[in-house]
Amino acid sequence: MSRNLNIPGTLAATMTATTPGTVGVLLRLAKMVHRRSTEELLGMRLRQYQLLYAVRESAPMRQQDLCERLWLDPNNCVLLLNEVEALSYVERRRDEEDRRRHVVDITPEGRRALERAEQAQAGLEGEILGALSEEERETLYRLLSKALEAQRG
Amino acid sequence: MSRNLNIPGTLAATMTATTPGTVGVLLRLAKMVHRRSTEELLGMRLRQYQLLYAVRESAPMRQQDLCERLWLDPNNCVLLLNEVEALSYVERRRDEEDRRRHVVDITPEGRRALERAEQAQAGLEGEILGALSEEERETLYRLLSKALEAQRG
DNA sequence: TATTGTTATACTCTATAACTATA
DNA sequence: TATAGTTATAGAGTATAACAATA
Repeated sequence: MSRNLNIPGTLAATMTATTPGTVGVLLRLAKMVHRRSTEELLGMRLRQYQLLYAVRESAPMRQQDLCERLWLDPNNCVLLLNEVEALSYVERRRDEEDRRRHVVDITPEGRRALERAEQAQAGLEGEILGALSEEERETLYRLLSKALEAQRG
Repeated sequence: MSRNLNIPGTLAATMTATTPGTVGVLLRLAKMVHRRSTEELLGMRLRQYQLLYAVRESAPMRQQDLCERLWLDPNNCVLLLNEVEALSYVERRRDEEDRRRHVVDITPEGRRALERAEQAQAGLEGEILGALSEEERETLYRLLSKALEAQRG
């Protein structure tokens, strides 16, 4: 019975607590993405890419909001920002309305590097999801997003 | 244009290289699972649970095969096995046919601990995927598995 | 000589707490 | 005093290389 917990599509899947299998497969795929998202491929570290991606989406933005968006502790966020700023991909400046705060913005150089990294990441995604049709990929994106959105509350 | 790369369902999604968005969402969900799969919840570390799960599936099995299945380097596999063996959840013994090899097996105590961890993990999965219907969860499992299977070659 | 497992070591990522400056 | 950011430090996870036992 406990064995069936791992096999969706069986009677066990009708129980309240669904199978741990979906999360298991999710973690394995994530591990593969991490392994293959090398600095050589992206032109920067995966974490730097993720930060840069988030910054561009809302730049200029407060450092605090950036940290929250990335689920990073403030200290980790600082360390990561130091790296990306050293690469001249982002700039930090004081918020003149509240000088305790920092405002983060992406630089033109950062945008160029991000676009290159995006192309590489898209290529990797094409390999990772290569077995799925376009329709299946959109379904996957929709389901993952739906699950993620529900967690934000 | 590069912005659209992140939005499936738009024209960009029809390009050869699909959006990096799906992988991005996948990584965020995985991060959440890691954060919430605490030792307090599972009764053991997540990595130990994953190892134990794999061992039960094929026990008794060769240590080498176990490492490969978990995508662990031999050294990391040894360290992790040391932990789980110290908990008396698995046992290692020499393979009498080839005394260089070790054979790993799960103990009755290991099975009990694993079953408890599975219940907890199933509960967590229910929370993580709470926004999805039963049918959607099965679809998600099928798509993730399909992508994963294709990577094995 | 090649293979299995182990040990030593270092590097990345993450988490906790204390500190600085501004409010 | 409370908050935003920073620094210091330690822990967990991972990777590379060297080593021991066995084939």
